[in-house]
Amino acid sequence: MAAAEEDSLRSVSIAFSILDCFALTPELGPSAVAREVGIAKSTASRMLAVMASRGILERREGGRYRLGLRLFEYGQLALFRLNLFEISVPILADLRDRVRDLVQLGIPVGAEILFLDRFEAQNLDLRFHGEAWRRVPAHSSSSGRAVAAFNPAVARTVFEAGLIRRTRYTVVDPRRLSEILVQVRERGYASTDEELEEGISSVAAPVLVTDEQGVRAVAAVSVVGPSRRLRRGGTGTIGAHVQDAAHRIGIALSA
Amino acid sequence: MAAAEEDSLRSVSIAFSILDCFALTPELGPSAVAREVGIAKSTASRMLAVMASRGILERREGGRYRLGLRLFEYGQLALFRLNLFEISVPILADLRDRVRDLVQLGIPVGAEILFLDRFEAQNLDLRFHGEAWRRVPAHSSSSGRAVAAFNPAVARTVFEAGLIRRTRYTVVDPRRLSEILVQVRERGYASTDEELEEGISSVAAPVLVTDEQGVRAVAAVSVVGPSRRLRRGGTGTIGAHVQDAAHRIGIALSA
DNA sequence: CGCTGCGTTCGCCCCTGGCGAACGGTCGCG
DNA sequence: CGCGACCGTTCGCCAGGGGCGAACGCAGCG
Repeated sequence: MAAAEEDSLRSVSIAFSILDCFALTPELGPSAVAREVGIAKSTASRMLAVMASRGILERREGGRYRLGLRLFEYGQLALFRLNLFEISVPILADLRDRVRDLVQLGIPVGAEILFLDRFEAQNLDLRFHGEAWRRVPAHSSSSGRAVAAFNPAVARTVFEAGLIRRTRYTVVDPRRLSEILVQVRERGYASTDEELEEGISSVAAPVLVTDEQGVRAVAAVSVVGPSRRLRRGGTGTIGAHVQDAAHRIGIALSA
Repeated sequence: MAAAEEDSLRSVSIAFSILDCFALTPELGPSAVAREVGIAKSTASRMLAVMASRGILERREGGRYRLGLRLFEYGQLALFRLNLFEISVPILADLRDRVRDLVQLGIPVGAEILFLDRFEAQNLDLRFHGEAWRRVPAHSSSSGRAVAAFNPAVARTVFEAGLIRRTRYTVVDPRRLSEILVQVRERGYASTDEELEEGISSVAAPVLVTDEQGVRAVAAVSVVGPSRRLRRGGTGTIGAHVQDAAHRIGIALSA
């Protein structure tokens, strides 16, 4: 993972490499960072101090650091500036009209999926409205699988968090989940069948983006509905629609 | 706004100052950045290129740049690592039990408030469930006002976006909103009365954080309910509860 | 009690990173 | 049309900043 770095603007590259370290470990001190990035301990110490003074990192007891609030704010700003909502709203509304079920846009937050937006069809069961989750475990949701299959960092977090059982259908065996993720990569979309809640199924596709770091999923589009109806409609057809919507959002994001 | 910068680790400080530039303007080129930060145009050009190569920024047509997806991902990571949910869930659940109404946690995204989590009381009207907003205009929501009152950058965005009318009670006069924000700062909490939807009122308090940059709001806790019930309960009492919850989250965030 | 690890501090010396100038392109106005 | 103003990019230079290593003080542990 390390090495092969363009080292123009050395210190700037180092700074962001340091940020990347915190993707894997919540809290780090200068020594660990120095080891990880391949710089002198003293340099790491200085770097961390500067970044902490800007709120990018947060200094904790004992000279260790963690990601700071400023980063969280930058994220909100980026979310806004990338026009994620403006881009996705018409696409998701269109998808909802096609599948006539609940459509959601979710992003990974740790080992959970946080739903940012939701589009409800007219003919939905009322019981859905009552049980309106904001966050769900990634391993037992189609959105989570869609993202994890195309984002190693997320997958790692999911496996590390552990696969807790939600229903008797929930996949809790890591090996089994790995196989599922392989299938997801092959098919291009993910699904769950009563794994989060009995009687409820879902289909999701990853929103993929491409940049210098490669291709990875940053979000997912999902369709949720009663297992009976989703099965009747055929997850294949829905899968295609969901995939199309997610793909279009990905394209627009990078435009 | 500029100047008075600690200039140890010059280039790193510059890099993050550049990021700050994009808080105000969506898209910038080297010249503009150089002017803003006070560096040479060539330096800005190089910096932007490096940051773009890391996905922090995104290069657009014509050598201009905007915030990149990587920043969005860092934000998600920070959200996770700051334990915002773990911290807020018990506090919000407690608040819900006190006020026995809908409790929400929201963050600013541009001129809108995005609700991250929601806690519903048992005795809620069913109509609420149907109309479950994810995002609302900041100017006509109590959460938006709570954040804007304690975060100049957000306030700026809100005023620039324009105050669109939602109901006949919506405050659409910028001057009037300014006065309201002053009141919010004085009282410590914000409220709206049928401004987003007729018959619905809300009370919100800012989640404040303190660091080297000063004090500012990064989120808001709000209580929403039928205007009748909220008025009966007295917004003052609810305000105190909401303020307390928001305060506790803020404290825990910086712990 | 030593040993190992941590985080911090200091001084040095080299190299990188910031600067200014020059270049090519584009736009808009006279 | 052509000039000028502005843009983004590139180049070479030179100095001072920054990364390094060593030394320090401190915990934790065997």
